[in-house]
Order: sequence, then C-alpha cells, then structure tokens
Amino acid sequence: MPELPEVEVVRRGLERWVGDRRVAAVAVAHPRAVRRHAGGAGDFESRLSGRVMTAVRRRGKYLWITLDDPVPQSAGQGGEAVLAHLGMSGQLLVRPPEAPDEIHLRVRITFLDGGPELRFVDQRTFGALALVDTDPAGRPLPLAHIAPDPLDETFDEPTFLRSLRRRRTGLKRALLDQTLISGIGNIYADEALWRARMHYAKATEAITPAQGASVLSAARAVMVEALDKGGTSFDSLYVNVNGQSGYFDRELAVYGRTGLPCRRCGVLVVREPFMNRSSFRCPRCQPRQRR
DNA sequence: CGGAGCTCCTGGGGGC
DNA sequence: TGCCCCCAGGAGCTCC
Repeated sequence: MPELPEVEVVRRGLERWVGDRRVAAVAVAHPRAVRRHAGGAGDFESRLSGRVMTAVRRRGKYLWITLDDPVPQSAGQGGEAVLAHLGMSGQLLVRPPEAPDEIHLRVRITFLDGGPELRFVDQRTFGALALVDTDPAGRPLPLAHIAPDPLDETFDEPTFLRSLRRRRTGLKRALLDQTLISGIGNIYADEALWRARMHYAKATEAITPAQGASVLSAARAVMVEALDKGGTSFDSLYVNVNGQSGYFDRELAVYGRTGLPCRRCGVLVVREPFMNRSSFRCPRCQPRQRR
C-alpha cells in the first residue's frame, strides 16, 4: 500500500532510469489503467509516443513525469506530464524488453534507445496513469486540490494547524484527507497517532496547537524513517522501482499488530472498525477522550 | 459546501 | 480439497 515514503522511493528509482529518454511506443493493455485520461487509451498511446521524459516529481502519493515541449510555446504556458497514482497495488517497473510480461501488466512504454521499458503493473487496478496539462511551474492541473505533503518545502505548518482546527471531524479522518495534508494513508496515520499518543477519533476542533504540532511531527518522523529504510535497499537496477519500502517487517508499532504488545507499554494492540476498514491503537497509550 | 458513506477491484487467507 | 466470504484501501463521486 504505497504511501508517501514508498512513492518517493519509486520516484527516485524512476528519476534515474527514465530521465531524458524519448518514448517509442505506448501500449495500454487494460483501459481501466488510463480511466482518468480524458481522451481514452488510444489518445494516451498516440500523444505520449515520441515525447521525451524529462524529470520525475511527486506530491503526496501522486507522482508525475514531466515531458518536453513538442512545440515551443511562449513563456508562462504550462506543459504536459504523465500523472501516476499507484492506488493499492500499482508498480512502475523498469524492465529489460526481453523480460516476460507480468501477469498484471497494464501499460507498457518503450523507448527509442531500445533500453529498459517502463511498465505499469497493477493487480487491483486502483492505480492509474493519465497525460495531463501542467501549470507554468510544471504542476499537474488535476492536483490543484491536493495539499502539500509534510516533506514538501512549501508545506506551511501554521496553515495546516489552522485548517485542522477548523475541521469538524475526527483526527484520523483529517490526516487521511489529501486536501488538508497529503501523503498519509492508513498505515502512517496509525503509526503517527501512536507516536503522538492520540486517539484516532479525537475531535479536530479540540486539538491544541501543541497537539497538532506533535502529531504532525510524528507523521513526519515515521515517514522519514520509512523513506530511509526504503532508500537504503534500492541499489540494484530494477528491483526497487516498485514501492517496496522494506519498512514493514519489523518497525511498525501498531499497524497490523492486533493482540501483540504495545512496544511502549506492553498492553495489547487492538483493531477497531474505522471508515469500512481498520484502525490499530494501544488502549493505554491512546485512550478514547471524554467529551 | 463540508462531511460522511459508497464504490471501484482482485487475490490471499480463513472457516467449514 | 474446494468453495465462499471477508479483507486490504485511495480517492472520486454522490448525497445530505
């Protein structure tokens, strides 16, 4: 389940392999993989063919590959980019052309240099690619509503804390709202709440600036640690352009640890239904607040 | 218009 | 052994 750290690992891997390469051909094997592309699969294939990939950028869980200008435009105009979201199971793999197709290969992009292909592989098809317009700063227009993520240099903490307090909802719902703060999913939300010793249902309007800063700092710390773990293991050519962070084996404190002792106090971690999925917490470290 | 719930999807795993 | 149901969940969409 790629969240910010996993997507950033993918971005770094891609940056190394697709930069400054001209696309030869694009083949969409499953139309659902480009359902967000306005013109459909054929349009995606034809418009991306012949373009040069220039850089790979990221905001929250989205990443995008910027493209060269096919026709020189006047200053101040935007360009185009391949916008990608990995969903739950999406992978962007860099693979030799002779490598056998993956079972869930959805999109294949080949390059004029005959080198490694870029493949979008996605079992559960929640992920998607699209060719989109960007603003003059190179940011995809469809991401206008996505807030900066906590590792973004433009992230403004006072703005976030004010917005958080204006919400009328529970703390974890707010953390998962990509229009408020981006990059956090179910796993890192639970881990951040555990580190900050806060309950997922705590009312946002009751959160003090210190508490808000605490949970934000926890979210940042846990994501940076996960990123470091993922980053340390992606030295081989193709293996780690795939969303594996290497973080999940031993480092998680509460996520998925139902019935196991809290790493801080030893009380058993509980799993509770939340938004048609799950929340994990330590009952002692993260007690439910009284209203 | 903000908040909450629904829906898309597939394979692994547990229960019987 | 095989079948069925639950589960994982990001985010766009709809409804109130």
